[in-house]
Amino acid sequence: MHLARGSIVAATSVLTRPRKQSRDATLQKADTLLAAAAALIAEKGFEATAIRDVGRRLEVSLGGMYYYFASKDDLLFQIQHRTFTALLAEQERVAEQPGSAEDRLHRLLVGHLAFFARHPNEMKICTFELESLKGDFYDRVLVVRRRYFRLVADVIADLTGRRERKPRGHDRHVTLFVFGMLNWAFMWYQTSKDGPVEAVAAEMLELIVNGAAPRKRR
Amino acid sequence: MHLARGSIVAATSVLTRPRKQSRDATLQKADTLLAAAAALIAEKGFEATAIRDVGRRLEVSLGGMYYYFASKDDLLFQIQHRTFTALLAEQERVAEQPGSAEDRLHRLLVGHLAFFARHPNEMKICTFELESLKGDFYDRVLVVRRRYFRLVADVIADLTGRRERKPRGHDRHVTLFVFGMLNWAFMWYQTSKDGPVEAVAAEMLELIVNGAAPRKRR
DNA sequence: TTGTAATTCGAACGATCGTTCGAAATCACG
DNA sequence: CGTGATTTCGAACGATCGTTCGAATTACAA
Repeated sequence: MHLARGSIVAATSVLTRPRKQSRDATLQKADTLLAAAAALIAEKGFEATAIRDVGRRLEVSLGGMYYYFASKDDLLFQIQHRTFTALLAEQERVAEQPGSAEDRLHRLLVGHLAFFARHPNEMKICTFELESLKGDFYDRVLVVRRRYFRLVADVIADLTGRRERKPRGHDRHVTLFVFGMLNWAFMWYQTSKDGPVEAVAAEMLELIVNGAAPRKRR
Repeated sequence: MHLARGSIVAATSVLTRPRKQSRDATLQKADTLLAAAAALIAEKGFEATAIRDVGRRLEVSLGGMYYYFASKDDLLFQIQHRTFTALLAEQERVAEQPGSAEDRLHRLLVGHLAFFARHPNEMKICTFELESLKGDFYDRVLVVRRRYFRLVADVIADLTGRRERKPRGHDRHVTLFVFGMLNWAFMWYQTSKDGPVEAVAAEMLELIVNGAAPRKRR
């Protein structure tokens, strides 16, 4: 039911179809299919991934896939919208806890990297395949992304102390720099090589707050 | 001639075929086709772009395209390899000029963003479609990318003063953070909104060197 | 102008893809 | 058990794509 905010196109899927009693196993299977699709799309790209192959990996026929998803575009939308909504919800809870601007930014960095470490396929898709979304799908994902941007931008505004009403100049750029660092992580981050996300987040926070140059005096 | 280091597959193209006398107009036309292809691929993605459409934009028949390029993969390789080689050459010249670590990093940031502003389509493709390259194509582009990474990493090692032989720990992460900021720029940078690249580079340098928090004392 | 190499074209092939559809199978429940 | 809704399947359609190939056309040197 809380999954019901799915596709808006005319075609139906098990996620959008009204039902007297949505069986739990069905929604669970939809989740499994979405995860398998995310793994394939993250590996080969959205356009290069065939719905046939997603089904094959879980032994679901091609026709069966269309019982769970209205279209291939709907599949991509579900992945991105669910992922970013979940990330936003987690981070909103993290941000509202008390602490200095530096503390809250630190927790947000850890939260983002930890979420990425838990859902690497989905997060990679959110970064690489945003522009593969069309029309309303694109718009609806953008709404969530913008709320997440504001969340981080507000904390960074506290940190710099400039306190622009809506970050348009300097603070906006710093926020975009931070998102650049975060989103580029999936190009290189490996737990075995780079340590736990907490360590990476600490390094990132140090750079954002104090920079990388050695202290001049004292 | 200097373009001759193209495809390595068995199939031939005008860029790789040996010729007694490569006519200048032909190589120039190949450049035009590559630029048109880059515009389309940057807009719709590599898999979603049809060679037919690239030709259509410049009124070249489908068969004609295969006179200039050995395959669709070769087309993508040419774009990425030429672009990154050109960027590396420019930045090597920038880096070897004298100055403090901060000065040289500043010039590298300006150089990168300026190159990006001059070739947004090609740079976007280098970021988004790296993993669309297959086999040898992927490897050969990676060689150039690694040289560029080292170039920036060395300057950053000077900046932090840690002087690790090969950046594996802290300096490596700082370098990856910097590349994240740079490569994320095409998601938001617009001259009209964000000012000239020199201004953005200055903000980026300030963050990298001193951080974003207000100076505690003095 | 003649001959040779370079360039362009158009048609065709095989493969793959997204989507549809109706029948079959399965499940929940009286 | 029986009945209706839910789920699964397999085949098929139309469209698009990368690639090949040989003929036709153009450009350049002798």
